[in-house]
Amino acid sequence: MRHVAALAGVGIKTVSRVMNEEPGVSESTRQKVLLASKQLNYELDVTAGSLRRSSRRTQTVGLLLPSVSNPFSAEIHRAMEDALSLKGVAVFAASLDDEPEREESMVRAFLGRRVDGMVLTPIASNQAHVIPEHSRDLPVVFIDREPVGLKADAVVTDNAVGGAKAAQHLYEVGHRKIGYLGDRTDIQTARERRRGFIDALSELGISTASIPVRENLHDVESARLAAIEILTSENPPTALFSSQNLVTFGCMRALRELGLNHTVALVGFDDFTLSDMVDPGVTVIAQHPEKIGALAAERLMARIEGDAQPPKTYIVETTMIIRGSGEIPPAA
Amino acid sequence: MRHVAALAGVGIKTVSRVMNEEPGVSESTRQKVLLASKQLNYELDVTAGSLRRSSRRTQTVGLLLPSVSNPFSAEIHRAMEDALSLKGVAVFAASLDDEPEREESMVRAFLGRRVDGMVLTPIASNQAHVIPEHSRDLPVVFIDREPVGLKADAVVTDNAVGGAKAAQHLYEVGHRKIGYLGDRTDIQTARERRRGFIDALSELGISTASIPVRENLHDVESARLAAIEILTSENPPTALFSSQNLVTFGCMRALRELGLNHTVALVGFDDFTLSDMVDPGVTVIAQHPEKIGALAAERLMARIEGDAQPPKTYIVETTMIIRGSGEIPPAA
DNA sequence: TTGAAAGCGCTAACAC
DNA sequence: GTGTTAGCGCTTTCAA
Repeated sequence: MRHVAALAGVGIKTVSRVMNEEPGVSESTRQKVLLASKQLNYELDVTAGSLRRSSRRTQTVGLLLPSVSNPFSAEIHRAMEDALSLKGVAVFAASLDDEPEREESMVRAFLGRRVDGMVLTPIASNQAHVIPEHSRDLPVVFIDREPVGLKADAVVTDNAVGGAKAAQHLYEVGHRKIGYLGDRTDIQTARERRRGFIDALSELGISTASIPVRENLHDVESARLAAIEILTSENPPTALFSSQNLVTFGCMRALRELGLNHTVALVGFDDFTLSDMVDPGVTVIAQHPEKIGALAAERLMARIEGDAQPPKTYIVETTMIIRGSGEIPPAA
Repeated sequence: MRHVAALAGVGIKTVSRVMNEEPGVSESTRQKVLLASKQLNYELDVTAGSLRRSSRRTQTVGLLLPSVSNPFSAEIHRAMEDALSLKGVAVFAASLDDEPEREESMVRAFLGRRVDGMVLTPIASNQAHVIPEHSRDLPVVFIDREPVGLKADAVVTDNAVGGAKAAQHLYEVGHRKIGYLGDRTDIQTARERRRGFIDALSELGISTASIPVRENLHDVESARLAAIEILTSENPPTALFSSQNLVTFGCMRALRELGLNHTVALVGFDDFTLSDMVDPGVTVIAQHPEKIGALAAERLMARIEGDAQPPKTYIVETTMIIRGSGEIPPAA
């Protein structure tokens, strides 16, 4: 900046004014400065500036996801980037990988870089570790799951209603015995999906005890085995509801292996690529990661810009997408 | 830091030494400082430190991808993160979205945040705009495509050999008339895949003129239409090779619509989720984004740490994965 | 409309 | 082993 000032024959503060597009600079000096900065290929140092700037903003936020390569997370990431890059805000993205210790160390890494705010997918059983910083008024928005042990904005899918939609749909198609295949029970979202599903069936007059439930399925293979077990049991269900993509894939495998893919109905939670290219197409309760990301970005920016209303949880609805597998009637 | 120093009853430089784990501090003072920093919930400001640090490193790198939500890109991102987070380096990720202007503006955003280096997927026809900075010795590694107009490290898939593998495989299965469905011809990788494919067939004695080629297919729908057109033409091919995922999906749709999915062979470039759940499973030439990301991260860090050997292009081989669609013999 | 001086949080250089 | 001073690139304050 000194060099640019010298070349343009002005003071360093004038260069600062021009680069920050502050008013109060004559057009002629502005041009001189612009020319000089172009010649020296000068670029304002955003972080150095934030050091002395009263707002202390670094125009940087942190984003913590289960994994940047998980399609659902990646879609959220993209939506946030779209909203934030317009405002000149850059995103630090990091993956958690189901390791609670990483949650804390990644948050520390963000804090050490003085992010203006963070969007986090909570994974540890308690998010109180963010509190000391949070009391520093660092804006935080949680996504996918609500935080435990601290109050903050959250943007989540309506998991319970999504589960209920699946139950109701399969009921309307005529099913009375529907199996549930679920994720780890210590995951809040998985519990909500099951709750919505079970409660809805219960309200429709189906006894809870009669619902085959298999949980703690964490990958395709465990889901496949659980589905096979359920489907080859004494009094097998005529339809399945799977709480998550990998579980859905496992169910698809099992149904196909048993030759039941056109006999037993399937509704999966969460949409996926090629869901319409398999046989039959898979009916899903779709989440809307792009809405979650956009809303999280908007809330975060509002907080950063001073919004002080009480923390709130924003709920994003699911959408049922009918593709065939969920419309198979029960075998006569 | 001043506050911590005051609380611990030491000088500010001692705090700096402790926080940076520099040697030459007695264990007792170290403990005092650690305690004080814990009490004040103090976190070193990485960026402020870089200002005066002789290396000027910010422990931050920029990553520019076609889109953070594209599975191939996301996998590269993940692999880079894995390698870099171990070294305490944070990643700024940004999406390009096929807009050449964004390439320049995102690079400027990275530079304004004083990243230690960048990994870029080039998209503009010329990357010379990075040169002025590059001459500042800012390390840059290109991925997926080699840069044009400047010399720098690059990590790319062996696209030509991948195309040749597909050609050879289909030839060995007995096909003599194989259609090619390709992406935009202004994309280097697409051109390479075609070149490898065509050259291999040519070497196998198939006249180039007899190969049906459809290009500039940018999405599923355009690919589907092109495939239908080719397959319903006078003398249709008995096999197809598609240069990219979306094109592969379009071909799958077309084959299924025409009832040819068990009659006409298909090999796709690039692997995808559920490729084994469709009917038939899709044989692909798989790329290895995790290797590309890991290698790019390794090269970038080496450059940042002073490696000054001449720029080099690293080539990551493809792997053919046989799943059924590519093994369908030509109709008698 | 412009610029000089102080200082943001930190590290380098050097003194003690 | 420890502290002091200067200064990184910038913005703030305030005077001209």
